[in-house]
Amino acid sequence: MYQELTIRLREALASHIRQKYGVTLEIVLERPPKLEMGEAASPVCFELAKRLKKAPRQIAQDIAASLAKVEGIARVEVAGGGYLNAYFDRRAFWESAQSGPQAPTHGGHEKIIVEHTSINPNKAAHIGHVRNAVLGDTMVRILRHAGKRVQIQNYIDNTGVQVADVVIGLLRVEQQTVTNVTMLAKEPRFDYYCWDLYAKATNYFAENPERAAQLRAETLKAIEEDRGEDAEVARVLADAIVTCHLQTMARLDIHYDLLARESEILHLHFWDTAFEMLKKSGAIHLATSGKMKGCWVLPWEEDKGINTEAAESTDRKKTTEEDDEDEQDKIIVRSNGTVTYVGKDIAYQLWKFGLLGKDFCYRRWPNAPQGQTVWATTSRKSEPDAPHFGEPAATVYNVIDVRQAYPQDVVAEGLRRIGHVKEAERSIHFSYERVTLTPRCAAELGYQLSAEEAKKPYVEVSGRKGFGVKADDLMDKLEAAALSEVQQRHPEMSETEQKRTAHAIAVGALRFFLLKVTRNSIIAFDFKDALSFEGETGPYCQYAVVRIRGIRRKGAEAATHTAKLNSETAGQLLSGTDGSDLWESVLSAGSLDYAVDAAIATQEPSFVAKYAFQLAQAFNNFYHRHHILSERDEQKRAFLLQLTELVEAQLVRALSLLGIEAPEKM
RNA sequence: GGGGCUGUAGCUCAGAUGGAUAGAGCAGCAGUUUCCUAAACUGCGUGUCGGGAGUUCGAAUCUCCCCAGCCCCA
Repeated sequence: MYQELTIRLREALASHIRQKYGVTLEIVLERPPKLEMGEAASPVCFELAKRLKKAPRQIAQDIAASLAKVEGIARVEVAGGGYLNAYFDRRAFWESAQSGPQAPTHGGHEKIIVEHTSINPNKAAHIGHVRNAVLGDTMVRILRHAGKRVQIQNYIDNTGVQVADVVIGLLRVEQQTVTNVTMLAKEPRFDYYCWDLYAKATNYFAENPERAAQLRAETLKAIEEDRGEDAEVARVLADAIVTCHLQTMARLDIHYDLLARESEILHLHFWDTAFEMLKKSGAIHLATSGKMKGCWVLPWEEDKGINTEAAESTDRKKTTEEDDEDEQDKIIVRSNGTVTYVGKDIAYQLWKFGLLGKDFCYRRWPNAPQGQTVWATTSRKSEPDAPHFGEPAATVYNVIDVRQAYPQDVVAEGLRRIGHVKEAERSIHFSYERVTLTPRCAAELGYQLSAEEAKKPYVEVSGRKGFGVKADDLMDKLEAAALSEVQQRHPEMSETEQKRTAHAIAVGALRFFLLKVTRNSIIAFDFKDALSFEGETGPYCQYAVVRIRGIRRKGAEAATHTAKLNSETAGQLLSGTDGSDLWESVLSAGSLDYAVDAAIATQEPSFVAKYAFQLAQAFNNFYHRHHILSERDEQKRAFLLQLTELVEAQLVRALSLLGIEAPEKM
């Protein structure tokens, strides 16, 4: 609702200013700090003052006096040094809120790919992986809400070093047979077993560095070429772990359309095709001297500006001059002929945009979580009813942590140099900071802190060392904590119901915890904060919904409120200073679209989390000020009830965008 | 050496596109329950917005320099 009004106001102001002063400018609207200052404000007169050489306040007065009425806006006033403050027509806003949300208009039919999760399939998922998945999944929900067509991909690096390390751990360190591994992989917590084994293998490598290097190279080669025991174990391992990850993420209501696997990128020779494109376009060249001699490199300038043409010309000059010691070029193919993962990423990214001229084959993933269909790439024949995953995307979001910023830039640069400038620009590195642990939390996990580490605000997690908070452990803890609360409050509930409620609370707590901060804020994880159900948390928001549902249940039982609200009364109740606390809730409920637009514009899902909290807070305020069911005035009671229903609908909607479900009771 | 991120209340963080008196949560203290669930609500804050200079009507936000911490590249 909110956005419709601001769009209208923006257009009205823009055209008015164009006519009156012959100036075309974009109208900036902001939300005033206080409700008394209206619902939307523009500082545009300050900008105009510069151009017209007149006092901003005078201009504001002229505009306010001459601006034609804008539908839905009661009045525009001048404030401060020259602000234009718009006051909404509260009754009209209320009425349009009653008609529910309209279908998104700005959707478009372009396909968007969001790649997220992408955990190496060699160990259990940890809290850092969960942040990735939750961010990606939430962005998907927000984009879909805005009418976009989104496809979710999870990249599976099933032929990489990390998998190779655990293969070595299984076959060489633990001396397992292929048959044994196949059995082990069917055990329930195989990902936990591998978590420990990965750490064990890492230790083994540290003790035997030469042997390790050799083993790694051999194993990796065998896996890539898909031959022998190593390859078979790698396949069993990766497939089983992927299945574990799917289950872990399903607990958080996170799902995927397609598992894109590196093995197919190799076997279907995606890289070879990409390599040819890169060579043909001159994007990469063979270094003939210097320390990169024999490597295929992509020329790179760190300080390259926005002007790509200028950057390109200097780069060309550089390639002819030959490499000096400070050469920053990025190696794509090593001198031994192996391709770096950035190279493979370029091929994958080209495919996402439909630029590779090749496609995968697709089959159903055999062990998808219950009731779901997940597709995976294959090099054999596609199943006949496979969706058309190869359809080119218009925009690609890659949810990858911030440490990959440079490689992600290289991928985009690769596309740009092949000539796909538009696609390079639409390759979005949706980056986020790491999840670390507070020293206290690390200590709780039995980790011996060095004196240096204890002083720092946080400690780095490490999958390699087997150090971190596993996703399933955390969910177990959250569910247990929530369950004990639910049991206390609702002994009358069935056990299944209690568990289902506890689960919803656990998901709410965890997802909100990860979403309330901005992406580039490092999260120092602590059980105390994550297990909190009070204050700015998911459960706080869920609780507001539960309260509303309680009122509705009770109201339905009493079955007394039948008075039909007339909109005259609604307008009166919302008017003036007395109506302002009610208006605050109405306005907040009607502002979901504002939060969604901001989240998309800034690629920052935390806007929606902040919104949900703010709406829940507005409702709790309202709840304490007005006793709804005992309200004597029938019209007012009808209004209050309708308002709670509006808040419920919007809050439930906002929470669903965050992947959080509101239970009936809690 | 080069590139990037961060620095806001005791703690954890919001402050998108420069704007009005810089805000939340937590922790702490004091209150609120015959009444729709107290996972809630009310009250209590002297903040060098890391420091300095600049840009302008106006800077936590933009530019430059410096300080501190972290990350990335070879």
